[in-house]
Amino acid sequence: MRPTLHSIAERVGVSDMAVSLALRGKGRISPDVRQRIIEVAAELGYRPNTAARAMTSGRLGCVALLLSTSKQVSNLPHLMLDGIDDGLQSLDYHLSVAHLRDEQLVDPKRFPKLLRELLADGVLINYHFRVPQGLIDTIDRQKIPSVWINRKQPHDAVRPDDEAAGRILTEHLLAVGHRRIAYVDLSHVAEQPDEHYSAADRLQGYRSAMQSAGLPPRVVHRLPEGVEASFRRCIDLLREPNRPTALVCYSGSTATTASLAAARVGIDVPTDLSITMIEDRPLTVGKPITLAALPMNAVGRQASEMLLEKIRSPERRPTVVVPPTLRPGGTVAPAGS
Amino acid sequence: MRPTLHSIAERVGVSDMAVSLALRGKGRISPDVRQRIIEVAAELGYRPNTAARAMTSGRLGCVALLLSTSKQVSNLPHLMLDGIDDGLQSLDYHLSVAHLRDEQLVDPKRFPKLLRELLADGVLINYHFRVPQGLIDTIDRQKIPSVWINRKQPHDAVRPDDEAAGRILTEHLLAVGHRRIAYVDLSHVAEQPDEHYSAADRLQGYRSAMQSAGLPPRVVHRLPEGVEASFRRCIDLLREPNRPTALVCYSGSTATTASLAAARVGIDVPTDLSITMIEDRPLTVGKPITLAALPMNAVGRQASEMLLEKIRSPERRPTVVVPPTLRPGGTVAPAGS
DNA sequence: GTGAAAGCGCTAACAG
DNA sequence: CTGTTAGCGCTTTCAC
Repeated sequence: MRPTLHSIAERVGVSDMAVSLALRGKGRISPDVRQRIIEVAAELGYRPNTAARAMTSGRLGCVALLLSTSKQVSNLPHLMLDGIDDGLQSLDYHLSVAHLRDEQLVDPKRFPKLLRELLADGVLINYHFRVPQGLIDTIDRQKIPSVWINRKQPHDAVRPDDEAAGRILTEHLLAVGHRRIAYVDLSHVAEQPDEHYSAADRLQGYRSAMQSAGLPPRVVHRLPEGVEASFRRCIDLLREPNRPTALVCYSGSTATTASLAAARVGIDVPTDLSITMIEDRPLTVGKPITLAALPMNAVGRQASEMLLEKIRSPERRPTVVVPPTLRPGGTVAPAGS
Repeated sequence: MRPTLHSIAERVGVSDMAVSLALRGKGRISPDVRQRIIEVAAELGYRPNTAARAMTSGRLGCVALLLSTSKQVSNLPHLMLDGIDDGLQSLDYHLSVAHLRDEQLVDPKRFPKLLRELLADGVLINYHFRVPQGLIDTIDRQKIPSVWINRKQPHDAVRPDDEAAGRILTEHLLAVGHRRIAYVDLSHVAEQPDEHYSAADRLQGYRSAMQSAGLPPRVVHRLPEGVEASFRRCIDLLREPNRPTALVCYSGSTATTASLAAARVGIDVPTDLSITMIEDRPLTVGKPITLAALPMNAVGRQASEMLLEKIRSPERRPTVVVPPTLRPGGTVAPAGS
């Protein structure tokens, strides 16, 4: 049998109450008795029963993170998990995670336990897009405090500033003298209706920086024909007589493909071509790629902090947009060097 | 106030017990009463209180997943999370996740809640290597049922078969006529003492396949000087007069670098060079890379199933090693084609 | 300072 | 089939 408050109390010869208070550092317990209680607790390997505690306090001390099974729809950066955990630790909350299949959200009986039972005080939702209506309805109906991550809405969300990410890379390239800067996104087909907002926002950041500099934008998207066609498209771009001298890439995978295309065409990075990307962490393809780092750790932390506040007082909070950081790597050189 | 069993009972005009039984589908409740109870429960948005249920049943219905904050030490593939979740759903368990900093494991007071309090019936531990002694001691002392993921030990662990992964790729290349096959690992420095076992195992799989074919192995590791030096090393390899015609790469990032090196040297993939890699999911660099897919989904599922068994009867279980799958991509061609 | 009593929401074990 | 009783481990309230 696991030790309980009572087993400690018996052993020390005090009431259960005294033990409860001593272990929580509350009440006025004489220092020596408290010391003794703590010793015995350690000796017995006592761990407070979260369930019992939750029952009396009415607070479960748990926050749930909802993800889609589709990595496309909700990917889970390590950094973000870290940030969430950090935010929760301040109030001694812990995190439960559930992966939902869309089909599960149609029938309440097949809901995941997190939604079917009372087991979290609040929910973090990391669905970026194609959010199933069933999920939204359920969250609304249950009136669980919730915060959305990576979703563009005015209230109760935390997301990185994707537009700023596109902008600062473009401005960085402009600052070192580049003029023919292209934007490349090999993850999305142009104008695809239900793409993630980041596709539009990063591009918009690039566009606005180019416009401010009075330069014409040049944009390459993934072709509907597929990845290999897109790769060839990329090679063609770099073979043009007036080819760009610098690229802003939507993501690490695009930057990787672009690097490969440059190598294939015989163009040296960064001497003949500068490459930059938007990502949440550094990536090295031959050289470490210069990036606008999406602050996913901060996004996670702020989301969990916002949620903890909402659990205390559930009114709406304005959405928080966290700025990215420019992290120079080895893939940018001044123009014409 | 949230609805409880009692609120439903009042509304329907039966006892709390009847409601409890009806909702759990136990006991003998007349069909119409049960129907009515279910209706009212839905109407009120009733959700059973997990904490209360845990208290009476003595089963928390929760499994914890422990990770290091260092991605190096414990990375969390999406696929694995999915697999774990699937395994747990069969018994209606849910998953809590905690990221631990090594420093946290020195002082019991700074332990994460998952270890300090009683809140999971068992633990999955995804520390691959450099496992802090404090963690091992704590798990032992608390006698929590536990299963290790990705760790090489005879008992109570689940891991992919890394050796087989190296072997099947080599055999695949041999089968299409390659003879000069090199093994490239740009993630690890040769002979680094505390590297993950997968580094040694994948290499060993390659070696044994080469040996069986009576061919000399050729191995390239990351240089201690850094990534860029390693990249140049890779280029040198491909410029040798008797350069390999095929590569087995330790991971996706190594395969990416190798592809880049090939492009730089002007070697076409797969016509002049076949590239294969070991990864948990497909990766496209120009072309989809042929891979030995590590079955992380199955690893997660089996680990959670083993843990659920151990929760029921806690004796040791022999470690499960899950075989990888060969997934042909577009980066392998017959030798001399 | 300490102890006794009540109750959180639920379930198991009875007796009706 | 239903209702009553008791108790899970803990915390809060209120006397001592």
